[in-house]
Amino acid sequence: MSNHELDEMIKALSHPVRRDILNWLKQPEKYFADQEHPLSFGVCAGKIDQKTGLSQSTVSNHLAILQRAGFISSKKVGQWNFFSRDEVAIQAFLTRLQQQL
Amino acid sequence: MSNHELDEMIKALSHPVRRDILNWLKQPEKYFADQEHPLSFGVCAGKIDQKTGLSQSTVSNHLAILQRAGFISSKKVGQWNFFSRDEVAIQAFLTRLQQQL
DNA sequence: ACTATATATCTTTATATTGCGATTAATCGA
DNA sequence: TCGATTAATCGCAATATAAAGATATATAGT
Repeated sequence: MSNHELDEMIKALSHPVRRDILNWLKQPEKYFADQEHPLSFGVCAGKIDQKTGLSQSTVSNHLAILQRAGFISSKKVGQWNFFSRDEVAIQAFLTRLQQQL
Repeated sequence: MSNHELDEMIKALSHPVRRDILNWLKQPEKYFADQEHPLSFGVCAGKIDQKTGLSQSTVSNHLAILQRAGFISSKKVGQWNFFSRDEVAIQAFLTRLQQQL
């Protein structure tokens, strides 16, 4: 993980809503039990919009930032886009931060 | 550590210069070998100014942000102000992040 | 082909952050 | 006391980030 990538990861975490999203995605069955599609796809963008209470475009941007940082990945199914955590990347980040800091 | 404190810590880390400073303070004898005062006091603000290449006021602000976040503490001796890492706080942060994330 | 739905992208506005020079306050040495 | 040194604070300009509405694109159903 390059310095620049580390920077993007930390910046991605430096907004409370993005940390909330990462947390919700940790337990989709707890936070998105009402989703009609299987949670195995991930969590649908619209569901996350609802949960935050922010506008669709704002949340779409937050998701893009988390994805660019590598914390989440997306899977497009039909007209929907499903997001889920990348646990490997998250662990790698924590390990790197421990060395770095 | 409250949510707000965690937020301040992550924000404090979200600037490369501040991460640099934390790193330099990890090995003062390596990065500030030329300091006239004993390194046991910590590292003198002016030395950090020099190392960053930024203005005195800018670095003073970065140091204040790191200190408010709890990552460093300062000790005033005469007209100088010496900074050093708070290893306990840093470890607490890493632990908290591991749970949180 | 048309309409509805989902979501990314664009544009604009508001706010926060960064950086610098100038000032201020504290301490020191002569 | 006076001038020099250190470092925090203030005021301002530049830049970055966040939020929303509007638009564009893709897919789905009729």
